[in-house]
Amino acid sequence: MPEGHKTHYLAREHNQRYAGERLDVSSPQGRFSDGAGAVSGRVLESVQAAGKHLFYEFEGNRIVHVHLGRYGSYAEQASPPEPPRGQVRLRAISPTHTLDLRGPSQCRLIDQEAQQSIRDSLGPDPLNGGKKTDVWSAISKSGKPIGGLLLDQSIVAGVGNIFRAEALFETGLDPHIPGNKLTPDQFTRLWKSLVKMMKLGLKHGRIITVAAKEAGKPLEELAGNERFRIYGKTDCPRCGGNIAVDSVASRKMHWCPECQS
DNA sequence: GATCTATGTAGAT
DNA sequence: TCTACCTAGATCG
Repeated sequence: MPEGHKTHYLAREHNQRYAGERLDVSSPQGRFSDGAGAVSGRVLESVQAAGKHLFYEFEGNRIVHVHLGRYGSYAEQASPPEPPRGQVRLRAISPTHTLDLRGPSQCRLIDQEAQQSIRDSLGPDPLNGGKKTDVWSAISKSGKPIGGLLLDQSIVAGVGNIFRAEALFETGLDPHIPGNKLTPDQFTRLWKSLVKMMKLGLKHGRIITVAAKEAGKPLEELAGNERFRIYGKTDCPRCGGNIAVDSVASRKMHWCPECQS
């Protein structure tokens, strides 16, 4: 259930706990048995995030490519681990920690060349030093709605359905405006909003777009959609009007017709 | 406990 | 544009 902040957060954590270790890798569920066998007993050199993709680079040009998709998630425990419960696609055991991966849409063995082609398919990643001007050059040429362009990973990597709704709301932009109708100033504000939200998401390990002042309680205690201003809501926090839910780029887009025009 | 829904993408049609 | 993938949290009873 991750957008780009989560992959970067996971890469940082997994680097800290597993990089430099010789890992015992298996696929209790069986769907990644061949790949697990190919990297088990090898040293994990580093973990890298690019957009919503994760790359676990093992010695010998063997890379495990993970995309969590809509359902994928990790669980960790101290080593030695309990027997696997449920459908564990990949289990990696270090002397101190054990990592279980469930439900990813992608978990496969690739090489450097394949990793590069995935990276080449992605637009700039705001959490990886992606440049505003590179994203603007794509958006300002497109007649598609900005709400759709923000989800296009080849235009900007790591943005998902929540970030797009929250950033467009904060910036007061109608999601249906074509990219080539945005002014440079509007895009600058949108970009700043996105970068701020994604960095905050990386810091917390989850998306939080309400300010502490608005939340009325510590950010750590926010549950469900209390963390958001517009996503999954019914009433606009700014004007109190009804929030609309349209399909933009075939995903549900929450927005306020009053405040976003 | 049953049911609903979802922060994503690939591939088919 | 539609469907499959396939997990977990929220909600309802």
